[in-house]
Amino acid sequence: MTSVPVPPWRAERKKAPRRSLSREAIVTAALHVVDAEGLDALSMRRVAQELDTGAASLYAHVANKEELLELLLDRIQADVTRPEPDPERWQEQIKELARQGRGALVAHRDLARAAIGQGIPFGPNALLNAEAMLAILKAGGLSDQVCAYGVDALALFITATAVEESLRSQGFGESGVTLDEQIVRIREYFGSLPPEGFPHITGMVDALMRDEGDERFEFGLDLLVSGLARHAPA
Amino acid sequence: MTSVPVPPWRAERKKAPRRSLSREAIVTAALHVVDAEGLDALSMRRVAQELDTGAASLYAHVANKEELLELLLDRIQADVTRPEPDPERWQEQIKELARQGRGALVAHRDLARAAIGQGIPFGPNALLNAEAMLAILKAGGLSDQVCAYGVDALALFITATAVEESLRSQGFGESGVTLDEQIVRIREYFGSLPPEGFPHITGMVDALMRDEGDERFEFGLDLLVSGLARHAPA
DNA sequence: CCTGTTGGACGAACGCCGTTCGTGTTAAAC
DNA sequence: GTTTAACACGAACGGCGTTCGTCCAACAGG
Repeated sequence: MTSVPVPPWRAERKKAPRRSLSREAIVTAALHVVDAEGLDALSMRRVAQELDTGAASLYAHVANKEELLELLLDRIQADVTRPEPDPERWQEQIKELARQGRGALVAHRDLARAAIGQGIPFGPNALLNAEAMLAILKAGGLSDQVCAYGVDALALFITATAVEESLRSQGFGESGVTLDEQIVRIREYFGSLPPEGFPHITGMVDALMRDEGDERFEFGLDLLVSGLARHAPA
Repeated sequence: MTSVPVPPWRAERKKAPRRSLSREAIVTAALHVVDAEGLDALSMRRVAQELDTGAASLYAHVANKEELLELLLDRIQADVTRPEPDPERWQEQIKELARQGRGALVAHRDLARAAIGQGIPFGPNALLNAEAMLAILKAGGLSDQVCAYGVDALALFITATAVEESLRSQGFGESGVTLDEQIVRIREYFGSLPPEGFPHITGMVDALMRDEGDERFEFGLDLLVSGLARHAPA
């Protein structure tokens, strides 16, 4: 039986066995898409394309797009480092954790938008972070109820400011307009409002539009943390 | 020329001239859809159906769906009543305005979800409400910058808690499961976590899941307002 | 009264989307 | 070597936002 070459049009019909698909790989691919093209570009077809396959193949590993988003959000929570609670420094530790949580979100374009409207996050990393925050608040001497409401308010604030930031740094979704142009435009609009009807808005344009690094976030964060501190025993 | 009745199959080919379409009517119809079926059911086709027409007809009055959502959000802001600033009561007035803003959102199912990720609202009612908030804060003696960051933080908090509330009261988007069942389920899940890994979550289940009216919202609101008060002159 | 113009109404279609179904393929179990 | 169960995946379904071309009602000018 001499070996006969197979007809070329039959050989190599599949280049690879493609046995590589997995939850992890899918989430990683989805994160690549979000980082490269933004949340709106994240579709099942687009993720599948990233993996050289079809959209249907994803459903063997992921229930639906919503679950994929949950996995995505939990994945990025993995890179916050949780400090050992130090009762003396609980306020600064809370702030540091909040900064990291926000940083993890804004590091991935407008992914934060997916975090809103997703209910309580139950992923393993989300739970670890929540536990860490509760531990720090508790170390600060706060009551259970204040701790509970506190993490809730902080989580809300972190997510909301992350969304705001991603909108701010992405030209407000409009195309063909740079961020600076858009800001100038808004300033002009605010300035052009009738001063008799909007004395404060027109009078505070500079303060309203001010955007110096993380000042906005830090201001709100301090509001919350120092408010929580007032609930701590003297 | 005696008047001859037109053949019945020719008469009334169109029941009405349908000259009724307008921006106002479209926004009203859209609000009906959201109130009746939720934000996910709000499509251009669905709104058009509500007006006995086709989706294409809407585009003569509304640029696109995004603009329709903006109009919708501004419409519901119309029913907050803005108090005359009273420097003696500025904290309570801010809280009252915040409660109304949140109330307007949660009164329309999960419409709040559309408010996130929409940038700064520029509608007339939104501007009036922002102006009113600035006026009250200013009457409280706060600096321009504190006023500006303050309204921002308050607006973020109002929207975020409204979204949270709408999720909470709508069974977390899952179908066929009542709200109470879902809450019980979450409590069980939290309770079943390994206590050595999650001592605080497992120890605070009751505090974490507590849902007594607007306690959560009022707690966070007081955090923010009393934090702002610390920036006021003594 | 006729005619020309114009702006809104609207059916059909385009290119997306999330998801499902049926079939093909392959690697492990027997 | 054969069976079996899990995975891969093309095709299709119903729905979406939006655009295009056509149609028609109402008005303007003669």
